[in-house]
Amino acid sequence: MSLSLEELALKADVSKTTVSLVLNGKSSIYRISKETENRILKIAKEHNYKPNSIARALRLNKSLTIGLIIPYLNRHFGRVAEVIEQNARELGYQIIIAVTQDCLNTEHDLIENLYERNVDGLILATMMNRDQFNDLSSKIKIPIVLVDRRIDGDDIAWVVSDDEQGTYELVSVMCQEGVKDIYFVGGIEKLSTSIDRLNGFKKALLDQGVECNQSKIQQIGYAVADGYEMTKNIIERFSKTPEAIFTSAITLLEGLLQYAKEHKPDLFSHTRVITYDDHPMLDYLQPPIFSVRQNAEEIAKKSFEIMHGILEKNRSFAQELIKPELILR
Amino acid sequence: MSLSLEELALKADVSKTTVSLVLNGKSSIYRISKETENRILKIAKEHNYKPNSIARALRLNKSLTIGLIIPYLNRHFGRVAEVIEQNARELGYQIIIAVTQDCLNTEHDLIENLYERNVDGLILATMMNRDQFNDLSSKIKIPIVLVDRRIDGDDIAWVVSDDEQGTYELVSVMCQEGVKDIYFVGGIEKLSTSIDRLNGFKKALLDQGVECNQSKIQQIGYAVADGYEMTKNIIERFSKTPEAIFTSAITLLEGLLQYAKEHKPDLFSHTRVITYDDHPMLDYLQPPIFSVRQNAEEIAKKSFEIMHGILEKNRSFAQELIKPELILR
DNA sequence: AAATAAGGCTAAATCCTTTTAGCTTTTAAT
DNA sequence: ATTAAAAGCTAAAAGGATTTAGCCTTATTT
Repeated sequence: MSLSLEELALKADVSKTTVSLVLNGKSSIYRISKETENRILKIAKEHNYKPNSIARALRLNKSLTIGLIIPYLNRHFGRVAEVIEQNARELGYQIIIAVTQDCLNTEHDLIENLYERNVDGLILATMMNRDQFNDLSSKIKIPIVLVDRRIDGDDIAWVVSDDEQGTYELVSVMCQEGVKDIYFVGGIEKLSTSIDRLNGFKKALLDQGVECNQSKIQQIGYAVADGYEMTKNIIERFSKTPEAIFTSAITLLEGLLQYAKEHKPDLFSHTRVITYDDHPMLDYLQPPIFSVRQNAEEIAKKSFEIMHGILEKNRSFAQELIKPELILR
Repeated sequence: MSLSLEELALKADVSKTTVSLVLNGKSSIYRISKETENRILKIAKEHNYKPNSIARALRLNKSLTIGLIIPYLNRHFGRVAEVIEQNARELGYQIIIAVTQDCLNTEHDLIENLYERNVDGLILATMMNRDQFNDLSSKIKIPIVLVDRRIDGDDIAWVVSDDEQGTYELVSVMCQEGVKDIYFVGGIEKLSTSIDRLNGFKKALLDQGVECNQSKIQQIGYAVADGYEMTKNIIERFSKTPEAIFTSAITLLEGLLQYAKEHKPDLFSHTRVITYDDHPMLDYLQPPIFSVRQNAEEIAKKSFEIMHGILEKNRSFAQELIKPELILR
């Protein structure tokens, strides 16, 4: 590693205090002469001095490190992570990533782990409910910004896609095309993504005067296998082929496609399929699948922005609903 | 944060040295009595003591942190990162992630940055050539494991997919089906992925007695737009529609699909398309696209294993070629 | 001429752990 | 009754930065 403050001090023939003050831009406050200042700056530059970040973190109790805890590094979260990392880097922060695989216990372990490892803040796609979150907040004294999944609460910072609105708009389009018999293939019931998407779904039906039957709503989970299962249920339980199916995540669409390929190759000739989440490959599928594209970049940008505001600008929490985009093919 | 060693020592009525020794399992070496040991362990447990990782890192000059530098957090690298993180976590390491966007300068900056931030090792999907890598190695005194892209050299640790073999097998299958006129849509020319895939391509043609014309080989880059461009060139430059096109990455396939959709909707009726990299959505495309699936999990596992071996087991570098899987649809 | 102010810098404490060298007391050996 | 060995523990240094309180010298004021 590079030189230490002490070694620089030796070369500049001053104390390490002086070197530190100069390098931290406090020369004038501490009346270090211009001459001494320049000498130190020159020597520091010559030796490409970089303060030891660990020693700094210990002294300042600030590691310039943010923990990012997400369920998977899939397309969506991968993009979110990528953009958070870029934004963070520009402001001198590092991102430590950890994946929960949508397991609540793992999530708890990871939070504790990262907290103990002295991250300055946590950006979190959580599975916790409000009580669990409050419990956590009381133990953990660093800022937390929820991403992608929100928890209601006046003092909780979050950035999520406007799931309700996105779903509302997409489902409305279907209804306006005359569809009256539409199924909801949902994810993990208690998550805000599920709740909001389902609300958007119901609201669209209501506003379009389409009856909403509870039996047409299923929520097992967000895995591909769950999508397969729910599609199977829909196809096998009901004698009538559905007019439309809404999958509330791209993984669930994958499950649907898999089921269709294996057991119902003619699904698309009777049934319209629409989905939350977009994917470029959808452009090349027949027939066209309408989708809602989440703005991962904006979600990422805002969530780090809020974190940074809290950490360095004394801002308090904030909440952001990011507008998704309808993709009609 | 939790208690410090000193506070524990106070409660246990011993010195912090004793507490540290006990908690680090050195009681017997330093003849701490069973009684004292148990008392300390009990108190530590009651207060859920966790050593301050920053102080530890400073003292031991070991941060238990690995830097992972990759071009993007796309499907492939996302999965690699995810599995590396899980493996690392089990052994007490954290992963700091950074993305280069396939920019060499960014890569250099990131390496320097992470090095200064005291990571214990670097796992790197590099754009460097051998000279650049050697330069780097001489400056940086932590282990480096290359992932996904290798650099030849007897003392360089890497884990990559067997790009040559995978391509060879896939292209051979095409030839065995009678295809004689096949185009290579390649990526960044100097990367090992490109070199190895192109070698596999050429070798397959040679072994199958198919003429390999240099004009059928293009290498612009790995972006979707590059795939679009190369497809355009192939379609527009040659009067005869190609019998087959091999895209050497999924992004390039996307570019091809996009071009076809916009300008050549009947492409698939004349032309077979095969690709390096697999994607589940390919199962649902018509016609079937054969592919080579990289074993991201194994790549990830091995690369961390090698890193860990170097860091903790005094092992030296190692090189691993991971077998990919042919997916014939 | 004495008191005060300004200029220029630094010693030492602090953050928390780990580890080396060694101190004190008790027990065993000669 | 010495000496040597064993048992049980600890003071202090080290790792590298930041920051507080303050020292010494020179210049200015009264």
